[in-house]
Parts: sequence; structure tokens; C-alpha cells
Amino acid sequence: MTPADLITSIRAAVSRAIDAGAFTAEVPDEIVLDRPKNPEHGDYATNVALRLAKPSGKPPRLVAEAIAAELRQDPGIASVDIAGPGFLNIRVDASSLGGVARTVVQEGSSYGRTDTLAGSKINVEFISANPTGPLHLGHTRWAAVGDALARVLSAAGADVSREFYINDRGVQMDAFGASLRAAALGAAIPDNGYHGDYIPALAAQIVAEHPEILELDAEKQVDAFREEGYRLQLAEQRRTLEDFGTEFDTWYSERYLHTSGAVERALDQLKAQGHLYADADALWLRTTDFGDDKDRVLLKSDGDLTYFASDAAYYLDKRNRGFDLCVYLLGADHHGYVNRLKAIAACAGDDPEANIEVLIGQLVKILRAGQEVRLSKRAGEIVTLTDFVEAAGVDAVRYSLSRYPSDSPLTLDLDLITRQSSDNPVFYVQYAHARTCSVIRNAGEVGIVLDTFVPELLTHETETALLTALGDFPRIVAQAAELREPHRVARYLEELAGTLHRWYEACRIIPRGDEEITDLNRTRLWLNVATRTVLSNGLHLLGVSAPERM
RNA sequence: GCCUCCGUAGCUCAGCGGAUAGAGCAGCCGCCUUCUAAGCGGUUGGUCGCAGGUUCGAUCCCUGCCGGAGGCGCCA
Repeated sequence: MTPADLITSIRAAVSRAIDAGAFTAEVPDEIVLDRPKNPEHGDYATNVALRLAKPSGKPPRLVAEAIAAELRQDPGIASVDIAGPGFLNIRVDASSLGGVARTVVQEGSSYGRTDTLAGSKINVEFISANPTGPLHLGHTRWAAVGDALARVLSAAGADVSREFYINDRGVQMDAFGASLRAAALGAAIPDNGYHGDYIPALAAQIVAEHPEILELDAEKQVDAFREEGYRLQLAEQRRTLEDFGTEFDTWYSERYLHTSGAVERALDQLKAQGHLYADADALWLRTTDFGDDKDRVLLKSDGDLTYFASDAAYYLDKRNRGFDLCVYLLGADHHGYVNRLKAIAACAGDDPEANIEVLIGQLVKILRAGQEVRLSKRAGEIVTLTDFVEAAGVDAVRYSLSRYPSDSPLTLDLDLITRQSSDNPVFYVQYAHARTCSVIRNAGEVGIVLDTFVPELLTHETETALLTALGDFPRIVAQAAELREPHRVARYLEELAGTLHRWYEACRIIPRGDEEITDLNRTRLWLNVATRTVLSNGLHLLGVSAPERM
């Protein structure tokens, strides 16, 4: 009996109690099933009686009694107790609970997938860096969390597309070209230019590959440096992200928005919706109609389109490509964009609550030897994704960033997350996985096979705990998707790893010495395999490897 | 001034209205002849920023205040 099965049983019990006239109320749409913190309270608990007390006008405990009486009729339910103001504490009988292990093993790598978001087509846009330099710490957070979010949304049944918006248009590109040219010629980098260490190296590479660039006149030279630098930096970003395990379905160029006519189409569409107006020779979008604090310029009086015009066109282009929901993952410095992006959706006639969602990633700081590693150009300590991965490894970086909600500021201790010990949650979870794999190998050597499964033998308290934890996984994944909080998967895995370790200490899977193989050994092997499956599926959702040996 | 996020153990942080508020680290004490000790058990540590409100019940929701981070351009 999985938690979903139990909810079905509870709903049926509520329905029968109502039909029997015990109280009058509607059967609730949603029934909340909890895992009590204190295992003595039962395997599961529900507050459904407390919820129904008010609408039915009956005391909570009376409602609870009526539901409990019905629920006890259900085969598979061992006991139902009423506690406190009217909680139902439920114990599932061992053979029924043990069935979770079989379900997990049978479903294998698809265990945890649900259809809670089935039918929705979601565009997840993240990182979207300028192609003018290396990816830094802020990008790294989204490279990990955005990718994990996309995986979690997919697991919940959504049709997900990952997208990287290339900011390849605008004055920062010219500043980039001018900086490269200056570096190549040994001149001073312009004040508004790029001062990173990578600039001279990149300039030298461009000159080496295209010596003829030095023959061009100044203006053409800036253009040429800009375009070559763009090409190389974009390739570098793609390679870096690929090595990090984050791949995109679409790399979308801002320039393409303009060359493809998407911007004109967007202006036409917004005009048709009646939210455009002209003032002081500029063209404005009346975003204040929809919660923005000021209207925004689309076309400047000098005839240039603003970045905001690209934003509007880009959003509409995504919608025209068939996405029901556009998710934007932005850095904390962009949080002022939330209202205006939502206003774009509203101005276009969309529902800003349903079609667009903006998540803000707060700042990440890194401590090394107790000191903050600063983003300082002068000190040469620019923290790039590559630096971070070199220092800690892909798994540790991805996991460390994925186990926190992205909307809270984060401080990571480099010394801690690079330590290969239990201090480090990623190793704790990976070790649990490796341990289950080791048991599977040893079981194979002694000849234990999964031919017999006797769930009622799984009666130890650590086995009950492990089974209920395994049963939670699909709900955790669905919740992580719904709330856009992949960190819930990481926290769950840490709990599960601890539950596995405690079981492993308490219960032997493989017989000692020359003891005979019993059904208990075989059945425990099922539980071990089920746990391995969930640890592996969960780590996969975070883009972290699940090693078989450590 | 306005907007967003944050304030929970010495530190880093979980906890989308439920029971005695949790984890890891740091500190202290134990457990390896047999399935991975990268593990397990025990122990120390809290006015959940403050004050009201809503509720059977608030760390969680609402209001105000205090403190911290960030954002408020015909820049990109």
C-alpha cells in the first residue's frame, strides 16, 4: 500500500461515514497525509477530521471516530488511533506496507515519476549570460538548480524545454570588441570595457587564428574582435555547461529576435491589445496597467529598440512556440524585472499568474579558510564556474547548490564541500548508494536471488521507516516540481540515506558465514534494491552521479 | 521613499497551519574478527528578530516595527 493508495482508502472511509449519516460535509478534494515525526504515533497521520469538523458542525473527535471506524474496515490497515484534537494516526500492516518495495523494484528508474503536470508545456530559461566572458558563481547556481528543476518538472510529467538566451546584442558587445582590440594592440582597456584576465588571452587567441584582423581599419577591427570573441566565448560557455552536465534544448540569440521579425510582430501584437502609446518621440508600453511601477520604453526617441523590447518580443516568441508556461530563472540583481515581465504577459492578453513565472536566485558566497572569496577583478579572484568545479568537483558543486532553496542567500564553505567525508552531504548520500550496490554484489556472489518476496517479514522498526520513506518519493518529486523547489529532493535523499544506514546497522541482508539463505534474506534484498533505486533516481534528478563503489 | 528576499542552535541551513521545532558542522562520550566505520548510537546547545491579529492550533498566514541583502535608467 503506497501513500497514494492510503489516501484513496481514507477518502472512501470519509465518504462512507458521510453516507452513514455520522456527519454532514463534502468529501474534501485534497486529503493531507503526514508522516508523524514520532514513529510511536503511527506510520501515517491525517488531519482530515479536523478539517471536516467546522463544515460539519460536529466536534473534531466525533468526526474522527466516525472516519476511524470506517477506515478500520479496510484490509491493509493495521490500526487507526485518534490523538490530540482529532488526528488520525494510522498504522499499515506489514505485508501491505512491504508492497512498496515490490512496487519500487518493478518500476525501476521510472519510480518517482508522476503525471501531476502532464499536458503542460514548460519553457525553463536560465543562465542566459552575455557571451562576453566566463560563467561566474551566480550562473553556476542556476546551472545546477535550473537543470535540476527542469529534471524534476519532467519527472512530474511536464513537457520541458531548457533554453539559454544569448544576450548578443547591445552596447556591451561593442565594449567587449573594443576591449579585445585594445588588449591585442597593447592599449589600455576602455573604462566601460571588460577588464578580466581572460581578455588578453582571448585577444591573443583571436590574433593567432586570424592574423589578418590586424590589417583592418579601427571600426572594422572592433567588429571583427567582437564577433570572433563572441564565437569563442559562446563555444566556451557551451563546453563548460556540457562538462557540468547541464544541456540546453535551445540556444536563442537576441539578434535572431530582431532579424527574424519577432520584434515587429511583438510590437504589432501589443499595439493590437491597446497598451502602446507614444510620448516624447518614444514608444511606450503601459505596464502600469498591470502592476509595474512605471511604464517602459520599447522604442527610444533616437530610433533604437530597448532591451525591454527584446524581452517583450522574446516572451511572445516563446508563447508562439507553444509554451503554456515560461519560467525565468534570474539573478537577484534582476528582481526588479519581475513586475515588468509579468506586465508584458498581461499586456499581451495572457494570464500573468498562469503563463509566466519568475524565480529569483539570491547571491552565493564562497568561503575558503573562513574568508569570503570575492568577485574581485583587481585581486584576480573572479570565481568562475570552472574554478569552482576544479576546486570541488561537479557532483559536490551541483549537490551543494541544489540542496538549498534558490531564493535564500547562500554561503558555501569550500573546505567543507570538498571534504570527502560524512561532513559532506553529497558523499553521505552517494555512500549510501554505493553501500546498497555493494550489498547487491555480495548477494549475487552468495547466490541470493529476487525470486521470493514475503513482505510480512519486514517488521523491524527500521524496515517500517525505510518502507514509508521509499513510499514518499513520488510525492516529494511532485511537490518539488509544483513548488519549483528541487532542493526538496536533496533533503529527502539525505533523510533516506540516514534511514538506510540505520537499517543496515540493525538488520543483516546477507547471512553470516555458513548460515542458510532464508526468505528473510531474499525479502531484505528486495528492500535493499528498492532503496538503491530511489537513491539513484533521486541523485539523477539533481544531475549528481550515483557511484556503485566509493 | 517604494519594491523583492531574508532573520530558526556557536556556524551553514531545513521545516508551503499540526503533536516534544530538526539536520549537518563545531564540542563531549561510546561502537569495527564476518554485507563499505565515507557508517551507527549517546550527549551538550533555542525568548523560531520584536509586537499585535486571524485560528481548535502559528516558525509558517495578515499588519506594524527593528535588523540584513538586493533592486528601483529613453543602460544592457
